[in-house]
Amino acid sequence: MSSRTRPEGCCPPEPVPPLRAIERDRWVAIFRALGDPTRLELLRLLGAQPGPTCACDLVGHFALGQPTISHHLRILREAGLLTQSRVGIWSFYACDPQGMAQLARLADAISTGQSSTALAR
Amino acid sequence: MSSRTRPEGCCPPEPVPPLRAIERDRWVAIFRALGDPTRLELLRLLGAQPGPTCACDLVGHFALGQPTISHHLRILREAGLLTQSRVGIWSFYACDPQGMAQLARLADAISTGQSSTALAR
DNA sequence: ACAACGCATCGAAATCTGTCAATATGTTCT
DNA sequence: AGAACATATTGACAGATTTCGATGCGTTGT
Repeated sequence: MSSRTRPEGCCPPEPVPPLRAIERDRWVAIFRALGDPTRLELLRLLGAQPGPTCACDLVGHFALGQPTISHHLRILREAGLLTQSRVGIWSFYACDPQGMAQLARLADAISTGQSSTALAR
Repeated sequence: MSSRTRPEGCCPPEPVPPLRAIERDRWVAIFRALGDPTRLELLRLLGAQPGPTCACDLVGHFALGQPTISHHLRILREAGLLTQSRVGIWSFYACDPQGMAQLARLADAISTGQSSTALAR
């Protein structure tokens, strides 16, 4: 708050209902997962595939070690953006339609200024 | 790549056109800006306002120091999500409609798996 | 002119993140 | 059973991020 007399037309902000910590953390996890060039590229790559993709093929697309890619895949999965399925030795990853839908709704609510009321789920 | 014989139905991934570094960094900056609880709350708060809001009112909504809020506002502004206008002593912040639109397009392209082709801008 | 004020910047401390090498886990082939 | 393999996990380290107190800068009021 300021103690000076405010400029004309200056009004205190509209109150905003608090966001539950669980929801907030979920949102933050989604955006943080996207806020890394390697993970964004992983999602871009997986989004262009018709089906699940083998982790070994993903590693080849980056100048990073296998454990690092595995680490990024884990973060994307834990954020709900990827699904994982295992077949024998191999691990297959694909975009999670539910997570993708949530991302779209999230971004839409924020961009339209309705993030305070919408998305109560 | 793997040297073993792949499981049946396993095909190499579709190639994806490379993303220019400038674009990629812009995307990452947007998502990283959103990947922090304080900044998400700032954007939620500003999105609910009918007009620009004084920074002094924003500081009061958080249990953080004034320099810290200023820091977060800077990151949001540099990501293109906020606009800043100054009136005398005061600094007013508001959501940037362009940045919001870009966020919506971005999330939509990713969620629909078209992030590799769309958004060439 | 001078003090008071709002905001931004700087420097430092604590914590978090991305990355790798090494190792563990579980599977398949011989 | 044992070797080879794909992936996940662990431990460690450099660099980035978040936060604060202190300070600087520009404006307003006396």
